[in-house]
Amino acid sequence: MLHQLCPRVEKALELLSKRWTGLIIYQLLNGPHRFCEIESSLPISGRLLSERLKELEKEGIVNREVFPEVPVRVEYALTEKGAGLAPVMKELEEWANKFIN
Amino acid sequence: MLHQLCPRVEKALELLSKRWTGLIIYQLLNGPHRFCEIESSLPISGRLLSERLKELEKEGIVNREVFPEVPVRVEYALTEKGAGLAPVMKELEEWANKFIN
DNA sequence: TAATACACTTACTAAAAGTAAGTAGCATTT
DNA sequence: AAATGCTACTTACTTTTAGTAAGTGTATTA
Repeated sequence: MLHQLCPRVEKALELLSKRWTGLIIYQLLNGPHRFCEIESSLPISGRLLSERLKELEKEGIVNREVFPEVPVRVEYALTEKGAGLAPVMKELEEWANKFIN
Repeated sequence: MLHQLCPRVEKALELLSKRWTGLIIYQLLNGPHRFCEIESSLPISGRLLSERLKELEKEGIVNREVFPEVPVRVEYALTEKGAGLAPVMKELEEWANKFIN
């Protein structure tokens, strides 16, 4: 590694370049969602969704809230850090509309 | 899959969520680079870099140009479509500077 | 009593990534 | 003439990650 790109951008891209992460965040930009809602909106398995949400929670991007109802309800919402990705997604949408298809 | 998110954004995130893809594009935003330059600027193996560059070429994001010098020189540059990702990366940089570390 | 709902886990298989060595073409060095 | 080096890859193999399917616990409803 001769020279280094911006380490913060590297870290950011490392986060977003895990499969499903971007789409989960994209979905949560529309407001909090429960586990089964995310699961059914994406072709992701429960196993991996659980894993990804834990990672995002650990990174401070997603907040997990448990409602002790029956059956239990668990909601996932973006933190301030997570919501900060909105402009990135907005630009990505614009790019996609211009260049995809 | 109950409802669907924007298919173009899904496609865009599918591209960017392959490991190294984002960083390769981020690097090429600084101008064309040859194979060994990208290889030494990222902790990526030649095997995978070769694979990623082929994918990006196929998606019309990167252009490959061979200079028949000795030893041969191969340069990779962003196409218009690839360069269109600049605003996305700019926003990502801003997010990273604000929220990473 | 059996079935259903939700949010996971666990066990297993398939695909992707990582590592290391090899190839090809040509030029310079020994 | 043979060996070495440069560049841009491939190939073979191992490890890690993702995908699939079935199971768990709790409580309600049929």
